[in-house]
Amino acid sequence: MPNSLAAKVAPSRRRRKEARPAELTAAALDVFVEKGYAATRLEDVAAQAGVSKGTLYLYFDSKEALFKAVVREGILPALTEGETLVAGFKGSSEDLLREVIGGMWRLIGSQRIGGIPKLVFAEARNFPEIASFYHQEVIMRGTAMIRSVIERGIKRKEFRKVNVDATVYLVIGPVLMRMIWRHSLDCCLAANVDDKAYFDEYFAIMLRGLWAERKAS
Amino acid sequence: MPNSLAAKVAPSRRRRKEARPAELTAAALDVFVEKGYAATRLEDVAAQAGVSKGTLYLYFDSKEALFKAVVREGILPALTEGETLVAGFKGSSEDLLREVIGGMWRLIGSQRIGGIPKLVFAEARNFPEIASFYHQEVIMRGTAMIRSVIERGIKRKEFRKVNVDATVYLVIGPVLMRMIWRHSLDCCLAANVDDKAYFDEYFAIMLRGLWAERKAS
Amino acid sequence: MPNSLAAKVAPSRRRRKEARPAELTAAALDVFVEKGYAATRLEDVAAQAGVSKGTLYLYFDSKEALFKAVVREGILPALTEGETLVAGFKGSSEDLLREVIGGMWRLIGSQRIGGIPKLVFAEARNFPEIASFYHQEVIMRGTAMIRSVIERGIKRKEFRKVNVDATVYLVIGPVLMRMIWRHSLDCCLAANVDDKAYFDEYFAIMLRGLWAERKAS
Amino acid sequence: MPNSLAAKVAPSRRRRKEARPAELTAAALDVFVEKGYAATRLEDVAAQAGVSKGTLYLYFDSKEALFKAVVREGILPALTEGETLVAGFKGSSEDLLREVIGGMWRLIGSQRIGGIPKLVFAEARNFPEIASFYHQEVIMRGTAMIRSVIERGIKRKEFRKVNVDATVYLVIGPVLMRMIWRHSLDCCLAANVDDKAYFDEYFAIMLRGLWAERKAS
DNA sequence: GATGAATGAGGCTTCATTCAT
DNA sequence: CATGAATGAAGCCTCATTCAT
Repeated sequence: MPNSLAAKVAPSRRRRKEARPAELTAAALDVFVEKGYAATRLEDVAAQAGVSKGTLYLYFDSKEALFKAVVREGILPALTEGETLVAGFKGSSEDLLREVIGGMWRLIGSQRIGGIPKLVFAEARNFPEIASFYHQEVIMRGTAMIRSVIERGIKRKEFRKVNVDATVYLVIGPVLMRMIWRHSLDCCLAANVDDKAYFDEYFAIMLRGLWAERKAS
Repeated sequence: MPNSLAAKVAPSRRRRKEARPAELTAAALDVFVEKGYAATRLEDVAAQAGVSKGTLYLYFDSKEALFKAVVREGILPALTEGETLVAGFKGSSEDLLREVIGGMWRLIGSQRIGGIPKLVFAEARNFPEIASFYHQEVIMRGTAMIRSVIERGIKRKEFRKVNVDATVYLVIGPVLMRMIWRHSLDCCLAANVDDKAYFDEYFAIMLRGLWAERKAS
Repeated sequence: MPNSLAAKVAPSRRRRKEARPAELTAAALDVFVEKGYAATRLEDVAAQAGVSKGTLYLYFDSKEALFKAVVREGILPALTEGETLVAGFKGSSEDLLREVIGGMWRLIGSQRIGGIPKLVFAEARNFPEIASFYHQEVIMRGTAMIRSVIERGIKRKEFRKVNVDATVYLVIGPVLMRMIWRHSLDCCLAANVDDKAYFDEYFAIMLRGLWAERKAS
Repeated sequence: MPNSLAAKVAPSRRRRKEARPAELTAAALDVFVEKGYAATRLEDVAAQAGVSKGTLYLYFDSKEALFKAVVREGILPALTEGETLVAGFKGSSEDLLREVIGGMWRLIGSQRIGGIPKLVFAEARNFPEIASFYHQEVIMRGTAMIRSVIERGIKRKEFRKVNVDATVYLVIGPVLMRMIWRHSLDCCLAANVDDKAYFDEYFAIMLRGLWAERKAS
């Protein structure tokens, strides 16, 4: 078999070996999000990845380990990307919020990994370890990011003196909710929600809700 | 077990017989919410209800039927109660919104049935029939209720001319999110969210977000 | 179905429930002895017992638990029977040894449970817990029985002052070996060893080997 | 790995190539004896031999073929050595017996290949072919050797006119039993049997059991 | 009606074997 | 020759469902 051709239809053994875990978690993500943890059959994951059932066990010790890897690897890169975005921002806090929430949706919510929150919320009680990990590594970091935006806005008198603890959850809530919805009820129904209108109105309401009083004039 | 003793620890036979299905769905709700559909074992449900496994089949044809009954019976009564509340309301739309959302939390969110949304969102793709039913009977009716409140506010010039379709979801989103959170991550973690502060800030933000412009002065 | 008939072809549910564990271990013994632990499929055990695979799990937590039960329950009753036999013996030590070894062969070696030693010796290293149990409960008690016979013979000057520790193993060794052989090589070959001749010669040699010097005249 | 380095830690390529099968069966022997046939994973054998799993298949067609090779190659050389020892013996039959049994223990029983009898007895029913081979090539030759010693003793009036068929098994039984014991229960327990005392007493008993009557005076 | 013993289909997991590199 | 990634058949175990009592 000529290498030049083989390289396209079947990557070299060594390359595949390195790429495999990511291929497998990607396939697993699809199936886990579609079926939920328990209803996911490893056979389906394998089929989705185009490998045999046994191959999964070359890279992951168990179904649980695969699930954890999906959650871990799925969300962290996007989160990091988001954090760097926030760190260097110069403009108004309103624009920053738009950037952060918009980015969260573009980078996570509207992507395949946007299915992870549904998974995590659904399975948290069965996998306390995952719940704990997700809380520490994703929720805490995510809320810290939002918190810094809100506190920035308050400090710069752009935002009201809101209860920051609560507001953080109110700000990300609709984003998470949209992700969850998108991967559950939306899938079964003809009439879906219009994401554009949803987020436009989200910003309209949320910013009015946050603006310092004088701003409203 | 002698009847004389049983009579003391349990309601009379006749009463039990009629109450059985409700006792069973109540027990099932607990377990379904804790474990999710697939990870719930009927043996656990039976144990929780204090009956034998076989007894479940006297009242429900299958695990799926039991699940559907849990979803159906769990949420509808509370919803009806909410609808009557809205219909006869006289005060301001702001107060109505407070009443509706507050009632939704008091009657549903903070109760055991508040676990159902998590269940439904988690299992919607596995049970299209449930998703469809829930969409029709709960989401549609619930959003219609919210919609009527928003449209009432707009008509009375209390609220801005928001995009109603989107706003409906933005209004119930944080409530649903809070229910879901309460039955997943909150269960595994020490530090929970303060519901009082959460809803206080919810109303502060949401109402500022909805108020017609002049109101802000 | 008339009870009188049913009682013969299908014992009442309650009776079976109590008898089941013994039926299952009996079936399991057969298959374990024939195949060894690892090569035994629970499906075969179930088939041998005339039940379904799942039924095994109503009575035993796992294959390992079943195996342990087979070893435990198989050998102890016979051992106890042997001990009582020894305790009340009155005659010569030679006759006692004949009685003990003969009984060991009649009650254990030539029965189905005679397959257990092969099992235990084969699997000891995979099941240290079983090895330990078997050592404590069977080997120790069995050797103690033999030891008491030998010490009785020495005290009564019927036997030489042998090294008791070693002799104990030399006395039971040929019996165990016969059991093991019977359940392994004997099964695959046409020409078997004649048990009668084997034990006649065993006593001839062993007793000459044990007798005090003067006896030989 | 550069050859120059490999040359220092391992024999030259040519040597290894020839020695490979023996290295592999040696490694396999260790693992088979420890785990038993079924519980032995070829991966463990490969690791023990310091090669990859695939390499085993360059030298042996299958796990079963490897097992057979282990049994075949393990015991035959030692047996041949024993036979030549017997053939040329000049002294008394008692001394010959001591030599043969002592040699059997020194050359086989106390060596790694002493684990083979346990293996064979454990797996005989699963591998009739091995049972048959072992019976023919090892048991028959071994018993023939013992038989010739006993018949020599009888012919020379050193031994009683025992039942030779049975006596042969009684003579090798304690040796085999010791081998089996050494590789099973002994491995799991602190207090082992003293081989020296065991064989001293073995000879004491066995020879008294075999001696012609007059000898006992 | 109520029970719980029994069933057996189905999923996770292991591992002997193959084969491209 | 040697490797080790990949395969897939096979076995343990679970649990929804049935049914005799």
